[in-house]
Order: sequence, then structure tokens, then C-alpha cells
Amino acid sequence: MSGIVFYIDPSDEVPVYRQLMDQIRLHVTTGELSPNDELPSTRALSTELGVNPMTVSKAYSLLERDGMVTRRPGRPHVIASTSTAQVAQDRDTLLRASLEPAARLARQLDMNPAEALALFEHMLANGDDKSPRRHTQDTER
Amino acid sequence: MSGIVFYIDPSDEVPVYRQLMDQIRLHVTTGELSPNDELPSTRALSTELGVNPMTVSKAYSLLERDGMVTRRPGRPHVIASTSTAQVAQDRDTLLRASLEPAARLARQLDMNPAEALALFEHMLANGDDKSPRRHTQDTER
DNA sequence: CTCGCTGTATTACCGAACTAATACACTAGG
DNA sequence: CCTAGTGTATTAGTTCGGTAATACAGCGAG
Repeated sequence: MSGIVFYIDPSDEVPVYRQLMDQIRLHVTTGELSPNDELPSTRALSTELGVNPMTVSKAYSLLERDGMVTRRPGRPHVIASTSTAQVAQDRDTLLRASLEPAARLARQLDMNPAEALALFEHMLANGDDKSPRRHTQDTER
Repeated sequence: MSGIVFYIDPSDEVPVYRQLMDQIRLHVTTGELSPNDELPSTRALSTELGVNPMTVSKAYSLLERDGMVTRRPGRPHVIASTSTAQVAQDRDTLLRASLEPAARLARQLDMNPAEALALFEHMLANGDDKSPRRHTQDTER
């Protein structure tokens, strides 16, 4: 059975269908979901989350496009047998994509690479705590 | 006089007012714009760029909120005398903000920090070229 | 004081993205 | 078959961010 639980925040700026995709991908990387595991039906999950089945369907469809899940007409989706490979490749691709804007910014600002790396290293280590010594002023957006 | 030239791309997904902000900030960091330098009038610049004066005004206003420029009623904006400090502080704040999602992702994926750092270092070094040795398959968005 | 410049508050418009409603197609079990 | 489950194509509705139009307010040289 799939006792997977999803948490979504409708008020988040990240659209629901993407929150879902992210969580499913994450569950695969952590091994909570394995190849051939069934995903919740669109209706069941949509009810649980309080959204429309199409929203769930959209997430599933996009994941299928990425080769992460497999579609079976009339039957629930399952985690693709190739998902593991997908994830491995994704880890790199995803991180690179995520890092790209930062790298561009750093270069644009002509920052010292060592300094930038040090900052990133620090953030990797203790991600939750606020910062080393810096007043963070912003009520940004 | 201010022979500063701005290049914007209306078809870019980044909104015009933000493109403007970025370029002004950048010009300050590179020294092309110094404290007390006058910025182009909203009308002049808007005409040159083919956009509405309000769009330019929006960029200026947001930069003022950040303490990057100073507003003078009835007169053009000028680069704030504190802009240099702003930039220094910004460099750190901006990079941190930009790096934050990547750090979270890396931790979420339980990636090896060293690996992540290596990737970032590589990206900092040669930002333009494609990649070190990795099949990049994606027609993403 | 007036003209020509500056900026912008307010309002309206537009388009794209996200979500929802509806109706239809497939599958398996009884 | 028939039913109760599955997914989804199509269409419509809503929201929100960005941009534009308009009209108004401050400054300074003449």
C-alpha cells in the first residue's frame, strides 16, 4: 500500500501541481517510493488535498513527460522502472539549474569565487539557522 | 552627463522594470555610475526604451526603497551617496538569496556537499560553456 | 508667474498561468 | 454486460503581475 502523505500549501507562490511534482521526485530520491509503486488516484489525492483532480493529473502528466512515472490507461500511475536513473541524472541537472542564477550573479558582481564558495559551503552545512553575522533586512515581496 | 545606455529585452521573461534595476545596480558595482550621478529622466529613458514612464519610475522607486538611489521631488533621481555601502551589503545579501534555493535543494537531495561545491566552483569558473561532462537532455520550458 | 522640465499616484487594461467543471474513454471484477 | 474505479481532453473561470493612460504635484530658469 502507499501510505504516502503529501503536504501542499495553496497560499504558496509555487503552484500546487509543482509542489506535488517536487514531493514525488523527492520521495523517489529518498526511497520512500520505489519503481512500480502505485501512486494515489487523482481523485483520491485531489479530495485529500482539496483541489481539482485535474491539478493532480497535471502533475502526473508532467512527471510522465520526464520519465519519472508511467501511465497506464484506466489504471493508476506507477513509479517508472527507470525512475532511479532519472533521479540520478536529475540530481545533477536540478542542482545545476538551481545554481545557475547564483553563478551568473556572482560573476556579474565580479565577486571573489572563494568568497562565494565559502558562503555556499556555510549554507550547505547549516541550512536552517539564519546567518553567520549579517543583518537581514527585508520584507521582500 | 550620463551617457549610460540600457539594453532591455521586452520578450524576456524577466520584467522590464527588473531588467532596469539589475543594470543600474550593476553599473554602480562596476563604477560606471557613481554617487550623485544623475539618472536619465523617466520620460527620456522610457522613450528610448519604448516603454511607459511608469515602468521606469517603478524601477527607480524600488531602487530607492533599497537605498540605491535618492529621490528629489521635481528633479531627476541620483545615485545615493550610500550606494557603495549598499552594493557591498547587497552583494552578500543578493548572493545569499540567490544561493538559498540551491542549498535547500542540495540538502533535500542529500547530496554530497563536496560534490555540490565542486559543481558550483566549476560554474563560477567557466560560466558560459555548457558543462564538464554530463549529458544534458532537456527541452525544459 | 509661467513654462518646461522633473516624478508619480491612481486607475485601468491585458495576458499568461493556475485551477476548476464537465464529459468522455479505458480497465478489471462481478 | 455492467459497474465502479481509473485518467484526462476540452473548455471555462479566476487571479495576479506587468504595463500603460491619465492627471496631478514639485522645482528652477527666464
